[in-house]
Amino acid sequence: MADIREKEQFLRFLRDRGQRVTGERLALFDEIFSHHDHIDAEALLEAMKSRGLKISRATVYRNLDLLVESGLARKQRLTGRGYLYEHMHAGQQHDHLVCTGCGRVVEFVSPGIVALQAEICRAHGFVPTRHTLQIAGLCNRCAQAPSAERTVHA
Amino acid sequence: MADIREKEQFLRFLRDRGQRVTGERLALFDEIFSHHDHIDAEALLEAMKSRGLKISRATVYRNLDLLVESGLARKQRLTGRGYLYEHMHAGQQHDHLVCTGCGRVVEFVSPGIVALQAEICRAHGFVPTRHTLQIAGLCNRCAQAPSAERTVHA
DNA sequence: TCCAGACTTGAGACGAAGTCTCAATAAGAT
DNA sequence: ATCTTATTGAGACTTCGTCTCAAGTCTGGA
Repeated sequence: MADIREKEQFLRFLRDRGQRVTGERLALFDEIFSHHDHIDAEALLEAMKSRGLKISRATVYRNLDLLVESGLARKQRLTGRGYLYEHMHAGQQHDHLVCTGCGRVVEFVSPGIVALQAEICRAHGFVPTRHTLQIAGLCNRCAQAPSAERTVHA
Repeated sequence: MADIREKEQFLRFLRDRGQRVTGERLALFDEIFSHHDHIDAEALLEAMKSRGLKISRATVYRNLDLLVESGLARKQRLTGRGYLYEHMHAGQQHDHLVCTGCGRVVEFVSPGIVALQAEICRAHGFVPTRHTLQIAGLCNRCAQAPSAERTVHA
């Protein structure tokens, strides 16, 4: 569930940009904050419709981008196709291990990597706005099983 | 240009898997090794056709994947849509800074990050096969210019 | 060298994911 | 309550890539 802080941040974001607080936006906000894993736009749409909400696909896509711009959601390509979204936990920068065997996504936090990234940006005069770090491979379970490796793209 | 070593590696890869050495595969190999930046499949196809080679789109896509499997090329989503390919320089693991202002892609190498990634994998019992690290932001040129930020997705 | 058979290719149909258009609707300001 | 303008919905459309299958071409063996 979303913290009241996060909802306020979203409302402030909208007002600051002169954008409207619509029912669809709030509903989408609630929806993405009720999922604690990575989810794609289609599934989000489906989830909302199946609980009786009326919202269109275009609106879901449009407003997911808005959530990303507000800093409350992250949009990444973790699996072969399409984007996955996740809501952001205040200030916590994490990255992903993606198992190409079973599709499992594991999050990890590495302050060391964060620091090195900052250093690299400094060295290149680069002002970072977001980053993506994914390590694809086999999780402990799949590494043992002689299963066929399912290809997952960057 | 491809080192003779790399071509041999490719031929060996094909033979080891009982796959054939076709003219199309060799031509695509030469093509991608003649480009020293990130390039997408469509552009590669175009480049080959414009120099008189006969090759189909399906073949380009199929064999690019083959090159990736052989370890001679890398396939990543650096910009908004589609995959970009780059041939691999023997054993050199690099990552990317992507400017959301001008689209420029800068490569960097960080042994420190490589080491931390290995450590994280070890901690999770994860066997890595590939990874992607992209830092999106503004390059030194764009950070100063008050240009509109062009959105680039993960 | 020639053959047989399996692997590849080419052309275009097909599919997935996301974007765009534009009329209808609904926030927000007054 | 009204007006202005942002937003929505439905579906057409685009892009990027994959699939199908007949035709073509490698390769190992005779």
